[in-house]
Amino acid sequence: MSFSNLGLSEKVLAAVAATGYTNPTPIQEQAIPHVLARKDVLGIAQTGTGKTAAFVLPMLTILEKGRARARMPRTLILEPTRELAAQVKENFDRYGAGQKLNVALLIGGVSFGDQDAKLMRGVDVLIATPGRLLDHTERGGLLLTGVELLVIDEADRMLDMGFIPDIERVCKLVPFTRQTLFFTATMPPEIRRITEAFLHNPQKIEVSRPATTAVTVTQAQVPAGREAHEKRELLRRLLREAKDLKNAIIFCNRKREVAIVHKSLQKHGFSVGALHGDMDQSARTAALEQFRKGELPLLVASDVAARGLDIPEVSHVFNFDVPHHADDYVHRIGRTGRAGRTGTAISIVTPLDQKSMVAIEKLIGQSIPRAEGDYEVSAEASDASERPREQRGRERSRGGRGKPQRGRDRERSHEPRDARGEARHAAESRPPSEPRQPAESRHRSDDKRRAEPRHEARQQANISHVPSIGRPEPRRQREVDTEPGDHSHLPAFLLRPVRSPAGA
DNA sequence: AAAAAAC
Repeated sequence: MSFSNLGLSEKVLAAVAATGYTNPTPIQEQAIPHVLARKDVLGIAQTGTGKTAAFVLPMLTILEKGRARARMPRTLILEPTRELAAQVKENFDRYGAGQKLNVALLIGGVSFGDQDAKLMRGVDVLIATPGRLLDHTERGGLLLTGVELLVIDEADRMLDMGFIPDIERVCKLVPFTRQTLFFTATMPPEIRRITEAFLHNPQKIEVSRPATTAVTVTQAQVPAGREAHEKRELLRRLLREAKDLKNAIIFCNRKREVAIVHKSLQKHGFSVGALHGDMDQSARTAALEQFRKGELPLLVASDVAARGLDIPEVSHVFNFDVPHHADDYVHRIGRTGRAGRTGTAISIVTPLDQKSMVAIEKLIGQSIPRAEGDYEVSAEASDASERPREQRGRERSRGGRGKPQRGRDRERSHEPRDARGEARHAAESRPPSEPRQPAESRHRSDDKRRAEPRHEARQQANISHVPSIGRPEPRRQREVDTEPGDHSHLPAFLLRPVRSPAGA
């Protein structure tokens, strides 16, 4: 099967040929003729299956006829994250280079005015995340009554993120007679319900939906103590000892942890970027771009990077934290071993993660080999003086027990620190001159908005800088990672450049 | 246990 007999226009075929692709993937082969026949499509497919081109290519063919009117886009594509939206835009730019097509990206975190001006000039393709899209429609700068074709991408993920009410609102604003293309990786009942509401007599296309991981990915789990500093130490060791490591994504469960691990690795001389949803958009874009280009070999990320992002040739995925949901594991390690290449996925597993690992192994239908004791970093072995003050105090009060606690006992004693102790700790590390604020107001946007302008200049110069995610980092950090100056043990390409002249 | 998304 080749692209030429799917009904695509000459221009589009030329653009595809120019990129070097010759054969459509199964979802492209099945979906493209239906889209061109103006049928509704229900595509059950994950990213990495060529799903994006399955709608981009026929849309380009359809859009060759006709012209956009001011404030009335002809087609609309909804995406769950800003990065995915930007990625779809890149596809239009690539394959639509030969057409004079107006493509607009409506995502948060960037100038509203520029977007509005673009809408005014008329757009053929509007690619949006739900929040900013509705913002524009509410302000009257955008009319969806001219939308001929609507794409809802990653619907199950939108469901997870609570976007379905927004999607329903958008669907009420587009004409009933539109064509709808709906993509989802899974079919939970709520998604089934909305497909019945949104789609008319859809062509159902299902391509192999592996709840499994690619066979080309070597997986391992490495035991670790439960303390974060132990995990960071282990991570550094894993990075140094990894075989054939070209580049890697290091996943953490929390944005806070992403910032901490990023900072720690930087301090230890690693060339590393960060990506999570509380960073401002320019820093997000820059980090991803640098990682894609290979300028940064390491990226510490939240699950914002787990799904859908097209990052070719990631040699390693590290789970600094084991994900709490097994399907997130599948998505994360799906970042490596793509297109038949080999990859390695290593998970750092604490005693508390055992349950999650069992669920993961059950989902993927295979057991993940445990790396042997070489990797073990025991709690006893690490110098007590490296540990947080608070923690030492707790141990003493328990009668000097050196070993990590387990089970319920541990969880209970952990709780107060996460919930309140950390906020108190943060307040302690703040200079006495600075006014104390109630924890609530310190927590999010207030602080962030004030802090961002100050950071701007730094972000221009050093895009791997991660802005504060809302409150100052606990002092604990500075105590735990020792000997940050000595980087002689690192492979050169993992080293952070000392300071390269701009443009060189 | 979290992350994501609007100002």
